[in-house]
Amino acid sequence: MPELPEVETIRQQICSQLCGRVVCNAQVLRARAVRAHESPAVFIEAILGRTILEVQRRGKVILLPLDNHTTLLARLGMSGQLQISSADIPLLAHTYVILSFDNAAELRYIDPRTFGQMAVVAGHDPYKMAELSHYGVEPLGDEFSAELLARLLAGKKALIQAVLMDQRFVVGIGKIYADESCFLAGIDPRRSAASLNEIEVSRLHEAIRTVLTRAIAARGTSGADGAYRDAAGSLGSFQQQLHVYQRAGKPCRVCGTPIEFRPLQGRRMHFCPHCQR
DNA sequence: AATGGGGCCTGAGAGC
DNA sequence: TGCTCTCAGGCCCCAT
Repeated sequence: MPELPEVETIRQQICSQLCGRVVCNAQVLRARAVRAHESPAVFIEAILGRTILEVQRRGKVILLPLDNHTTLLARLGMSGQLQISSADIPLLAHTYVILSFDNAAELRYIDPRTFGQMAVVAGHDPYKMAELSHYGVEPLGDEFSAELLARLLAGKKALIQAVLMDQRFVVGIGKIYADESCFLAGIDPRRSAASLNEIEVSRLHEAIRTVLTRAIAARGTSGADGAYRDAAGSLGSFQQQLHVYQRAGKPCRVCGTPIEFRPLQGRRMHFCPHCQR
């Protein structure tokens, strides 16, 4: 499932291919993929003939600002992929949106579970868009400090894992990187957010940035159920560095204790019972 | 206001 | 072999 590192990998790949390109054809093969619009025709009308100015990311969302002060948003949800392809390559199953460009390339949106979607929205500034108005801080940005994380966690009874995954506070973190960040910080993810002391918050802050940075360098995680592929159709490699996520029952890479996988309050979390307190 | 739970959706894998 | 069931989980909506 694409989280910040996967989306950032895709952003970097499609940026060089799409910046300055004109959308000369658009097809919607499944209406649900553009469900924010009244109909696929409305989406196509909004995108056709537009030039893509750049390729940005906010949290787990890819933004393609267009030349008429609108922006094409792509949310990948659970199983979404964006691939750059030449027109003569056969479509993958579950390809639901195809944008063709003036250089014969295509941007294809593929999404078996259709939790994701594409939409054209007003404006260029992601921090002013109604669609993203509830989004919190970018964890790799300068604004994300240990002090800010402490304020976000303060007074919250919810589990740490739940707060980290809540896009209203910190964006871009899902199950993989919430579990991995807690491991690296040595913190039991079953604790409440408010229970962390200053030193633990500082460790967690550092861990989040380290895990996300390493995962981007590894071009994302393609887990066991991971349909995740990058814009060229290649797998990521961060699954080789995972410590806890999807490693239930396997020995901890640090201490050898079997990794636990437990449901708690409707959430399932992976952790090392020895390394995380 | 904060929190919890349900629904969306389909493919993979388990169990019979 | 082939069916049914369960699980995966981001995000939105609603209830408490």
